[in-house]
Amino acid sequence: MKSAAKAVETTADDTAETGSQQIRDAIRDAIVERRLSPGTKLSESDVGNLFNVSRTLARSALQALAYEGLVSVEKNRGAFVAYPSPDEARQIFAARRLIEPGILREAAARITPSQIQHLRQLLIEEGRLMGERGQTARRAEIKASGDFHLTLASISGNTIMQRFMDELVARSSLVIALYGQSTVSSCGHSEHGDIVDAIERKDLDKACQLMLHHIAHIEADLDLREQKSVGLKEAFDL
Amino acid sequence: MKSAAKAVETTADDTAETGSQQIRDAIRDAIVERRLSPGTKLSESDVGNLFNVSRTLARSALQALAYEGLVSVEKNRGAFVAYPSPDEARQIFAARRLIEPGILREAAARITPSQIQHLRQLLIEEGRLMGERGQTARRAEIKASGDFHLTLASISGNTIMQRFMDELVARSSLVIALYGQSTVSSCGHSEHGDIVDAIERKDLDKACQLMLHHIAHIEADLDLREQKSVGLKEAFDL
DNA sequence: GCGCAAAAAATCGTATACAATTTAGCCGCA
DNA sequence: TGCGGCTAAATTGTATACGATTTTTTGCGC
Repeated sequence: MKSAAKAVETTADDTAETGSQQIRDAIRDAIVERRLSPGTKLSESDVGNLFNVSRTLARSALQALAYEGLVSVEKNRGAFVAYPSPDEARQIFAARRLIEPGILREAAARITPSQIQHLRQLLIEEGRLMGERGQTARRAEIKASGDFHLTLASISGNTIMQRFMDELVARSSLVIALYGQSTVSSCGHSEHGDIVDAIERKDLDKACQLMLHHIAHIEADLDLREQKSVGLKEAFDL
Repeated sequence: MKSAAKAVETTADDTAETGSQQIRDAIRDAIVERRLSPGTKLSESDVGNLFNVSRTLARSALQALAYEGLVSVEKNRGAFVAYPSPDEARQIFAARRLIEPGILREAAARITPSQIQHLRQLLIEEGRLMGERGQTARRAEIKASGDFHLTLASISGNTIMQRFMDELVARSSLVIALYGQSTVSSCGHSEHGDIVDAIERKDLDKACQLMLHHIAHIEADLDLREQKSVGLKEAFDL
């Protein structure tokens, strides 16, 4: 046991819920890396069979993912990879604009040189993936892009905000999968670098400004027009 | 069906998980209103019997609450009402300081006169409860005090931030139960009123400043010293 | 061939049953 | 009396089973 005596242990040291936890993480990774498309049905039986566990655990994992907003469960119908509406997408990015500057300030205040080094390492890896070709590289790039924001959150030292960011970054990935236009899935890679530069110079105002622009750029690449089921005549009448 | 055609319905219209949802809400209310003390054991069987459902549903509810940070489940040991550490408490309030000004700005930008009216109504109710005596009144007051912040979040129109605030307000209640000093459980009631006033005047900077002060006041009432299990010699040597 | 109703299949919601782990009690022994 | 280890009770982790709801398919009349 690491921490010494304490009245009540608030954080479970052992990995709670080893069963559903693993499934949950596996499915979440698949969603974030866009191997699972929005709207895909995730039947409890199928998930259970896939991971060789009972439906109980599969269900538990799916419900947890539903709470994170990554899957939507409809009563008596099943679970589906979330299909965020344009309005939901706007709310996700509004939340990021609201939260990330604050996280950035906290992170910048307590960042260590070795952590800056770590961030730069991430950027190099990200850049390398951008150069490569192929789906696996693309998926790794998507994850790396999100990891930048997540790492910033972890540096801030606030585990709660970290969890909020986890959710927002994951859901952003869904939104980009649905509404993203430019082929380059990730956002401007150089913008990440600029932010790190500003952090290193301790120019917080500039860093925040860059972050807001960065988020705005990602959002600007989306086509959030209501695609009202195209339906009926317009599709053929033209 | 209310909304017309859409490719995939993202928000389930029917109440999903009627079973565990009800239990979850009931327990959460009990925690937020401090009828359940931090550290209290919540056995799956007991919870199930209490609500006349199977252990399956009880477990599901407890896991959901664990995700919200209101209960902590320890592997093979059970679920307990969360007992936030002083550090956790600081993180909760740091998160609120980070988030609430942004929510306030969003809310102020889109607030309608009738919503202002609604806020004032809440304040009146809150004041009335402050005057009353007795535990039930005290509990209602606790809830009303949180409702002010939650209502602000709902006015902001961002359901994601609303959920984040739900969690933060609930966990704040736990922290206050543990570390609060002044008998008056709720924070300065008048401060809520001042914030509404500033919103009505569209003085956003002032409103944000008041909000930050307000949160600081709540936190200032806490005694967050590490009570390192008092243990060992100090307890007896003196 | 088309539309509609009823039955069949599939899937979810909940309960119960069994296995694994932890906790508490008990007895023997120094 | 105090301590160590063993057994039994309690509690959680996981799987299976059954009932309810939804979806699909089948079959019939037109």
